[in-house]
Formats: sequence, structure tokens, C-alpha cells
Amino acid sequence: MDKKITGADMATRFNPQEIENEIYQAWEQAGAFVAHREEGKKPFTIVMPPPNITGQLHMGHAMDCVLQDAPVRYHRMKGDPTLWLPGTDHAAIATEVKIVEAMRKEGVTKQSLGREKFLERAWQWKKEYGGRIVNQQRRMGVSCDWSRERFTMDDGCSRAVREVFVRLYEKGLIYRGQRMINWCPACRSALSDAEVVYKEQASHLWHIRYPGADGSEGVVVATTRPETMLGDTGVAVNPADERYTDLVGKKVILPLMNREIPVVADDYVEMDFGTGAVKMTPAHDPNDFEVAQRHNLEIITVTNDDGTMNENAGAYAGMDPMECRKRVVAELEELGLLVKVEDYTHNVGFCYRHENTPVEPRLSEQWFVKMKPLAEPAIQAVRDGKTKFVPDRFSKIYYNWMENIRDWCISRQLWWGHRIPAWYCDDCGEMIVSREDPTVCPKCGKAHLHQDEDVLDTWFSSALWPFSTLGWPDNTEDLKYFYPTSMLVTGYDIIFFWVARMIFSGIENMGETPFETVLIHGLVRDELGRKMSKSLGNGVDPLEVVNEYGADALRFSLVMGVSPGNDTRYSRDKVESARNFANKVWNASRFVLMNVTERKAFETTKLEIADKWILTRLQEAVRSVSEHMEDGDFGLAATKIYDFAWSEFCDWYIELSKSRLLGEEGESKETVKAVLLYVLENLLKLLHPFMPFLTEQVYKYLPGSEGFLMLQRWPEAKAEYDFPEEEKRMQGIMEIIRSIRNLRSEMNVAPSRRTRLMLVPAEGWSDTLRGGEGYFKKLAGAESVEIITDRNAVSGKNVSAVIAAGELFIPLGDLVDFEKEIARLQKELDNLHREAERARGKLSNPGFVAKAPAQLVAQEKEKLEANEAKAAALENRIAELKEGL
RNA sequence: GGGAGCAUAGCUCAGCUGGGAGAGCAUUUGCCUUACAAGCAAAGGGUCACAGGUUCGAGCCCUGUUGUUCCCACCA
Repeated sequence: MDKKITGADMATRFNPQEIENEIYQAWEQAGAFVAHREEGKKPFTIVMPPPNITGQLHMGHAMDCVLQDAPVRYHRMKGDPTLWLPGTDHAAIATEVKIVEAMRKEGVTKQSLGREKFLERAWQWKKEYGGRIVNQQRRMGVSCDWSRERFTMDDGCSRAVREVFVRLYEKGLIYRGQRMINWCPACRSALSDAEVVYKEQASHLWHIRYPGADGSEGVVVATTRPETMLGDTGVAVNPADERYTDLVGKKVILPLMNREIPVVADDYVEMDFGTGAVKMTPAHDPNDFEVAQRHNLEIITVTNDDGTMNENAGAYAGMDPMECRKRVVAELEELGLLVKVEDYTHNVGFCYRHENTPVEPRLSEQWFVKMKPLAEPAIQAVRDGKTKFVPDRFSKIYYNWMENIRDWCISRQLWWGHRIPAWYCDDCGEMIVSREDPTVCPKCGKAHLHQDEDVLDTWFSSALWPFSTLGWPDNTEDLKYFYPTSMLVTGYDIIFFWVARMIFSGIENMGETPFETVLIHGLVRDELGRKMSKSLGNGVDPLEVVNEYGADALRFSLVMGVSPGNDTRYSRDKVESARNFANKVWNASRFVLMNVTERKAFETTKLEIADKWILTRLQEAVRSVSEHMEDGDFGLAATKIYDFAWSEFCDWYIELSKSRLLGEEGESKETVKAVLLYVLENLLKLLHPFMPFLTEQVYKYLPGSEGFLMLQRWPEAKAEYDFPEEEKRMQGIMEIIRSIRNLRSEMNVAPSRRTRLMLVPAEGWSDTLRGGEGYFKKLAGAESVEIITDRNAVSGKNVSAVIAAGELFIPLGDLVDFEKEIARLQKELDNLHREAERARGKLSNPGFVAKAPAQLVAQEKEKLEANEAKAAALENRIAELKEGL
């Protein structure tokens, strides 16, 4: 066995940098993270939201790491077979955008490189950046099973993607068609509705006259996008709008293009907005497209893939849309057809990967998933509680989206991603969707096939993550054992993108919802409450924080005092405070290890009052922390540990232990050593899910410790260590100590000056007070302690206080100013009176006595009695002082 | 237009199923008390946004108001 390090060998400060990597490697090499199936036992499973291979760890990821690692470590310690499955996401658009950017700096374009070479480059990128982010996660201390690590584009996941695509196609739930989609000119690809971010923009509403074909006035339309008029094929008015009744069915002339277009009547048009007449651009507006379908209007696309105007725009072909807009407006003005320009703010959609590129609604041939049939069972599953959102309010967001869902555009005009498994016959035009790559056309038998050029939305593969990673479509042992997973931990920002889609995909393909609970957390914001973003440059690199303060400190700072689902602000202060806490625990351990070098059990019969008190407090902490861990209330769990460790164990028990440790060898000393070790070890266990490195390191030093702390059993609360009576007695002693400290501080007694202490015990307290003598001397500067049973025997110039355990006096001679003393006591007496009044009010209220729980009424009575006793003692003392004046 | 969150000490935030408010940081005072100055002890500081209601009792539940943040929808 290794020689144990003792407290004397430990540094006075915890130095995380020295130990973190070593500990992590030791865990990993020992296979401590690897999950094992144990038949008959219910596993705890989490699949990790796979970070994109585009970048590096940010604070959101760090938050993800902690909120998953904490429950994973907790369940592992509870003895549950625990799997935390990690992986990365190819992130089709996001990655392709990054690669194209990098290529542009070298003067290379996708087209010049060609598809194959581009993909080689992309895989190279994956190797480099995928590895980087995974190593950053290791720095955070994540205890996931790296032996099961997956990638959304690895062979298995790709097979799952193809299987799902073909199945859905065969069921008629995937189809190809001309639809209005969101087009990003920068990606040169279609986007799903979820990938469009709307931002409010100040713009104008241009009123334009379209003259009548018969030479009449025609009609004035209002538009926010005048350049699209080049593709207008009609004007719509409301059928009930009397202003335009005569116009319906007639034709007007589209200025600049000099095209005759019809005026149609459709309910879609609101009479009281703009002029009540709307120009119809069916190829570039979803609503117009629908109106056009109803009235058989022509559809003319006027833009290219890159957003510039195309040949249908006549003289404007090749122009940038903004330039085109200016020209169109200017020319309309020249022609006298620009009636009015109003200021107008409205929402404009932007690409979620190109923040400054407006998305253009565009008619296009794309692949879609029919959503209604998939959404319904997914809604039902959540309604039935098969998947529970925590906090519950997020289920409303989920319902709202699922209930109003539209078909999902899944094709992307990109190269990096899962290529759509559809082939077209060049000879007969047949379309083949197949699990295997076909070589000949099944219809005409010719071998002239080409595959669809497009790839799938990256979220299509992420949607399968909870089962594709476990081996689906094969019915693997892992899949059978670990699916459905226990918990998904993620931010509310990807409920639509990811969570919802995993739920319906799981139900559709596995017949079962993929998660029992979905634990939603908020965003990590900057110190000013702003979202961390690249464009603001306010992001904080978690690794820098880890380097400076240690992973444990960062981890703790991200959970302590955070309530579920709420955003939290990152602040250096919080990290510092967490670092200080880590140091506190380190030093408490150091203290214990300086005094305890052997592991020995304590005997219950030898426990003293302080031992019983800390054991009771420990049981309470164990109960409360365990409960919060179960509920996913990690903020409360962390706070509880912090308070127990600092305010009870360190501030009191360790201090109380000193007089015994410094005293003679014997039972009391043996017992306090054993209790110190016991409480410390349990504290380390409770803290381990949040501060894995520190606790693991200290555990190594504990006498008699073996193996890893992360594999030790989680503490269970023990009823035999609950000592409510002693807990109360100890609180009485603590109150005396606090009271003396307060008096000394108020009287400006130098800490070095020791003073006599006289105690007049209340009934039943004399033994307890006698037992506390050592504590009063050590912790309250008492040079001697006199227990005086006859109150009248107290004399001299004293300051005093009344506490639950009786009355205490400190002789301070000339320091005592009777008048000030009276004023001080009078103030306290006033407080007591106020409180007594409140209690009496309650107790004299018949409603309270009749309806409040009996226990509460009794408690209130008890409080009042204690209060009255104290007040009587104070009054007595004040009178005494007045006499002395 | 629809929905959600938040409003508690100077700042950042906790507060479990209703039983008289807590922490961290900051402030003031005193301490190198042999685990820790990244520390110890003591202190000050709150009409729990506002107005009603339910209740014996409301920071907590209900209604409304104000302020603020966010999500969804997209009337051109």
C-alpha cells in the first residue's frame, strides 16, 4: 500500500493545477468511466448533447458538463450502472461555413476544390477540432464513457440516418416538392423554419401606384420590399373592401416591367393595413404563394442562389437586392408612381449561421418531413408524463411548438453532411430511395443514375442521437439495456432544434420516448447580463478560468445558488468564492490529517455532545443533498454542502475539536479523531459530484482509504446518528459563545485579554454548561468559568446577557458603563417585548389556535414562554443596575 | 398578436408542499487565535415592484397594474 501523505505534507493552499490532469488520467486509465451492464439493475443513462466540431468549449458547454457530470457521479456512487455517452456533431452548415471561410483566406473556393477534395478537408477539420473540444471537456472533469464515444457522421450513425430516411420515405412521411422555403444566400442553401432568426429592423413602407390597364388610376399598393415587385404577378384586395370592388377581375400594369397583372379578391388581405391592396410576389413570399395557388397566378422567381437579381428581373438582372431596391424606388419616383414613403419597423429573418444575411423566402424544390403524424404521439407522450420537463414550464414551450408545427425542410444545398439517399435515372427520370446504393434503374434497367446532390439538415442526425449511438438499427445489448435514457440535460435554446425532434424520432423508431426527464437549464450570461457572443467579444473562455482557478472552482461557481431553468451570470467573483471554498475544504482536510493518522471507528457510547451535534447535522446534510440531487436541484445541493462544510464543520466542529486534540491522550481524543475523519470523508463524498478533483485528491490522503473516491458509496443518512436533544444542547452552548464574543466585541475587549465568565444556568442546563467549560475557554476568551446556582450571589461590575441556557456575566471592572449597559439591555428587552406581543397576538387569535397545526401552536407557546422568562430576567437585571447607580 | 420568466440587502442571486426573510461579494470594527489572511470574530443593511383578493397566517397561492428580459407568430 502507498505511504499516506499526512497533513504536514500538504501545501497551505490548494493547488489544482498540480493535480487535475494526473487525477483525470488515473480515472480514465483505470476505466472508472466505463459503463457496465448489470442485468436486473436499472441503469442511469445520459447521452451527452454532442458539441459541434466547429469550435471550442464555451461557458454554455461548461454548464452542460457540470449539470451532467454531477448527477452522473451521484448515480455512479449510488451504485447504479451508469452510462454517460459522449460524442460530437458534424454540424453541417456551421462547419461548412467555417471551412469555406478558412479556404477563402487561401484563395480557394468550394467550386475550385470540388466535392471530393472538399470532403477530405472537412474530415481533416473534424479530426483536428473534434479532438480539441473533447480534450477541453476532459479538463472540466467530465466522467463520460469515452470508450463509447460517437460522431454523428460515423458509420453507425450514418447507417441509422439512412435507415430512418428510407423508412419515413416508405411510410410517405418524407417527400420531395416545390415549396416556399427560407433561403440563405450566403449558405446558398435552404434552411428550416427553426434556423431563421427574426430581428426588428427600421425600414420603410413604400406606397406604389400600379396604373390600370384601361388607362384608369389603377391601385396603390404598400410594400416593405419594393425590389420584389419585379416578380409580381397580381394584386390582391379583400373581397369585402368596397373601395376596390370595381377593380377586382380587372388588370393593372406592373410598372418598370410593363406587365399586365390581375387584381384578385382574397380574405387574406387586411383592409385596414397599408392601402388595403397587396402586391403578390408568389415566388418570394409564403402568403403570396398561397394566394397565388388559390387564384392561379403566375409564379416568377427573380433572384439567383446568391441573392442577386436574375434574368427575370429584366434590366435589373445581376444587381444586389439592396442596389436594386434603390434603383427601383428612384425610377418609380421619376415616373411619378411612388405615392408615399412611410417609416416602418418590422421583423426581418436572418440566417442563424450568418447573422447579417437576411433570409429570403423562395420557392424551391426540397425534401420535407411531414410533421403532423409524428408530432401527435410526441405531444401525447409528454402529456402522459412519459417524458417530464424539469422545470415543468418548458413543456408549454414544447407543446406550443409541436402543436403549430409545419413540415420540416431537411435538404441542404451543402456538401458536408449525410447525403440524401435518393438517385435519379438520367434515362427515364425515375427516383430511387434506397438503403443500399443502387447501380441500375429498377424501372428502365439502365445504369445512368446520379445521386441527389443535397445533404440532410444536421438536426436530422442529432434527432436520432439517443438510439443511433447505442447501436440502432441493430438491436444491440447496449440499446436493449440503456434505452430509453434517464435524463437529458440541455439549455432551453435548443428545445425546438433538438429535444422535440429527438422525442418524435425516438417514438417513431424505437416505439418509446427517449428520456424520462429533460432537465432544462438557462444560459450563462456575462457579468452585465448580456448573452455571450462572438460579435460582442464578451465571451469568457472556460479553459482560461480552469487554468487560473481550477476546474472545481469553475464547476462549483456554475451551480451554486443557480435555480433550474434560469439564466445565470458568469462572474469572476463567484469563481473566486468557489475557489476559496475549495481551499477551505483543502485546509479542513489538512487539519484533520495533521491530527488523524489512523482509521478507527468511534463508539456511539463514547460520543460527546459536540460529536453528536455534528453527526446530527451531517445526517441532515446527507438527506437534504441527496434529495436535491434526485430532484435535479443542483443549486440547492451545492449551497447545502457549502453551508454544512463551512459554517458547521469548519467554523464549529473543527474549532470545538481543538481543545480535545490538544488535551491528554484518552477516549475523548480518540473519539474526536474518529468523528473528524468520519465527517470529513462523508463531506468529501457529498462534494465529489461538484468538485471531483479536490475531493479525489484529498481522499487519497485519508488513512485507510482505498481506490477512487468516485467509486465509493454515496452516504446514507443513519437514524442512529440523529441526536436531536444533544443538537439542541449544543446550540445552547453555541449561543453562549456567540453572546460572549458579541459582548466582548461591543465592549472593545482586546482579543488577547482573557476574562472570567459567570454562568447562572436555567433549569436543566447546569450539566450542559459545566460540560461546555473547555469550549468557553477556547472559543470565547474565558480564563475561568464559574457556574453559579444562586442568582443573588452574582456581584461586581459586569456586563451580562440572557440566553436560552440561562444568564451570563462577564466582570469587566471599570470598562462597564452602567448607563450604556442599561441602554443596551433595554434595547434588547424592547425587542423581546415586540416579539412577545406578536406571539400573544397569534395565540389570542381563535382562528390560529383552532386551525393552525397543533405542533405550530405548541411551538408558538413554547417560544412565548421562553421569551417571557428571558424578559423577566432582563427586567430584573436592569432594575439591579439602576439600583447600583 | 400569443406565451413564458424575472422584480427580495449597495451589487449578483437563493428561498423546498403558505407558518414572520438568507448567502456570496461589497461596507464598518477588531484580530497573523499553531487548517486556511483565498482566513477568523463581530456589526450595519430589506414596506420581499405596486394594488386588491383567498387564508387564522402570504416573499410564496389568485386577479389586476407597472417595469424588464426572452420565446413563438410575421399585416404585405
